[in-house]
Amino acid sequence: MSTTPQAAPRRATITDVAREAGTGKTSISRYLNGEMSVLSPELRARIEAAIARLDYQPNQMARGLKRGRNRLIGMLLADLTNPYTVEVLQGVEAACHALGLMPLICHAANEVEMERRYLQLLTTYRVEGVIVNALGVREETLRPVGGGGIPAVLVDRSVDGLVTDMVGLDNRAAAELGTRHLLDNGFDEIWFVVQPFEQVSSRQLREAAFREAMSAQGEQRGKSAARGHTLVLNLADADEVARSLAELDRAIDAAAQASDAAAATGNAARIALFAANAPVALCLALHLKARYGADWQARVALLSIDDPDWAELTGVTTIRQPTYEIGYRAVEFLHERIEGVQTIARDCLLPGELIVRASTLR
Amino acid sequence: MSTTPQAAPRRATITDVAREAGTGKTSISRYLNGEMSVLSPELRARIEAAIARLDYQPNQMARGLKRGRNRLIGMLLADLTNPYTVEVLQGVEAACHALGLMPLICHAANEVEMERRYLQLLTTYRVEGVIVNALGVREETLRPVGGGGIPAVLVDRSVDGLVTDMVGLDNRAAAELGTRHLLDNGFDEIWFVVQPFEQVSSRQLREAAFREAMSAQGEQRGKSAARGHTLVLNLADADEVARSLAELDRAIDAAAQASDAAAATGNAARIALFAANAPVALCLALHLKARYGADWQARVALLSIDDPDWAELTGVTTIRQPTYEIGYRAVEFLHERIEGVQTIARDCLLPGELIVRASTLR
DNA sequence: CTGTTAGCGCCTTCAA
DNA sequence: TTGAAGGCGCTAACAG
Repeated sequence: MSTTPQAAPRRATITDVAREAGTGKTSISRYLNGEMSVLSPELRARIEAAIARLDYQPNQMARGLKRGRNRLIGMLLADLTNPYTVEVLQGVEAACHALGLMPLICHAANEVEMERRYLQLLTTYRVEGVIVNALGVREETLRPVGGGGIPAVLVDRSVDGLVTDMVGLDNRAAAELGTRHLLDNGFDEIWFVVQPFEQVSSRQLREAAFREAMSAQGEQRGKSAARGHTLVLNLADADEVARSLAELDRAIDAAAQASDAAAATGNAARIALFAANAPVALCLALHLKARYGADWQARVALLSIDDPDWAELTGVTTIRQPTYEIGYRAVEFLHERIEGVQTIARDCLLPGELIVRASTLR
Repeated sequence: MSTTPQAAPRRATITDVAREAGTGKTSISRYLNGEMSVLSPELRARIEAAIARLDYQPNQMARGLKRGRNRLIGMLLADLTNPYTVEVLQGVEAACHALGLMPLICHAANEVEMERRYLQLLTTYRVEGVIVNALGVREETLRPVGGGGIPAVLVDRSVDGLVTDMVGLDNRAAAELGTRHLLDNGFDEIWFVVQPFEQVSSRQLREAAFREAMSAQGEQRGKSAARGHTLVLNLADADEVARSLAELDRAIDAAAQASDAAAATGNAARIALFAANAPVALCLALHLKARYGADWQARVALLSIDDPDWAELTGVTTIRQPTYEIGYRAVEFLHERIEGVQTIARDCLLPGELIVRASTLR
């Protein structure tokens, strides 16, 4: 049955409790702050009873105003659409809970302007610190943070000119690990596919490490060196995506022809795609499936940084990031800063884990 | 180069601005609240300048304390692991932004105790309302909310005894839509697979609607009626999952045998799985893939409520929920309540959309 | 051990 | 048009 939800009656305040318990506000405050040693058992009992009777709950805002700290931290997210973000968020949540912090979540939805506005808003709520999964771009936007402003820790990527703690994947090692895996499995042609990376440090590092690993391959391999390419996939622009995918298609077709030709000599060319993160991998997989059918993996191998749930289902090899831990550590770092720790800015690089699946094995 | 991030200097207060502008706090306050008509252009200019010089930002907490409203709302999430939750969250985020609200996100991670604690915590921050994607369970936990407490709106599921607005999928229609689709495509045996549903209204409704649709099938079909089964999959307990899946396996094998036998008569039995939500569907898909290999869809059809990103990739038919809108509407409802709207508790049931893919077609 | 007092940063009468 | 004073709910000296 539906009845009318009613407006909440005014909540009890510390004054109410004091009156109810027949004492002063100070004693109530002491009780709330656990200073039991300075409260007679008798008074204490009265207070307890009064609190229970009034269902009293101290007002965090008022406490915060007085103490100058409200246990609020901001969490600025670039893109909730990315499973990476959600996983990090879980770590953040857990750590906050453990440390008695309360996260204010803001989703910039890939818009720089939003990022700026939210940062300002957070500042207005006097959060004690912020964890920022920045859009990248320039320091400009993040002015209120780090350095002279609120303590901050960056997640996944660093921002030029911003001196703060940062925690994320060891991108160099991860990209190298993936490239090596592909090389070791005899692929002749490897395409590293990544979103525009001028602005985003983690993408830059991954791409650079990929190229280096390709250059360094020579020694290990008996046969001729595998070719490496970098393809930029701008997921924000459907036309650009289409163009990039077309380029990829041509390469795949060419490899297939070469492969057919070489098949006679038992030396078929093999092509692999190395996706810089899950959104890219998903885009690639969807395209390949549309183009080559359910059996697309027989034609192209796919390896991805990030380990979305569909990877296991489709047998795609991945490099899993310790996302939960990244979020957790970020909060720990921030907490230390809030407590006044004064070390130099720290970088915490966590290793990725290669999860080999059918896709990259033959 | 790493230097030491420094502690933030104290932020300017309204008093600082007043002094800097050579006026009283009252005028500053008026300026902040847009009461421009009562400020001489001259004073106004001075204030503007002072604010800029001091980089002043009003303290929301203090304003909140005074006004009795802080524009904060709580968002209680049962399970961030479920893509549904994240999608709803995006709608919530967007609506909050549009309405000038700030969401405090809390993740109960499927633990009732957490749900209780967070609700209490939110109350302590004096949020003006809460949006609850409840774990289900009983009203007990949600006491501080609805009725006499903070305005609340429920998402996805309602809770017995709690009188509040609620917004979610039209479960009955969705389950019926799915069942009909399966029936229309000639499946002889349909298993509805769902997590324990005694406590969760949405699951209950889906299951009930499935059974009803199965009962009501007779008239439409020329051939003998398809059989319907309900299988409970308790994802929280690995052993139970194993048992349930084993039961399913037996059914699938039996159907296969019958199918072989009937093949001669050109009348093979066909079996379909109807997953009540994405987590269930994922569990099923992973299991089937492990058991029957990449080609598992040739043996069993899968239909799922929820449309995770891997559905398109694997060709699984789904019923997509308008998740973003659900989140958005929830905030709108809540906002109305906060503004004092006093109607009876409303239910907003949004329709799901059937997305037919290869899985359920032959 | 306990209560009184003075603010935290802001808004809101009420006078000027 | 402007400002002074009081108070939101709480904490932190400072007395008693």
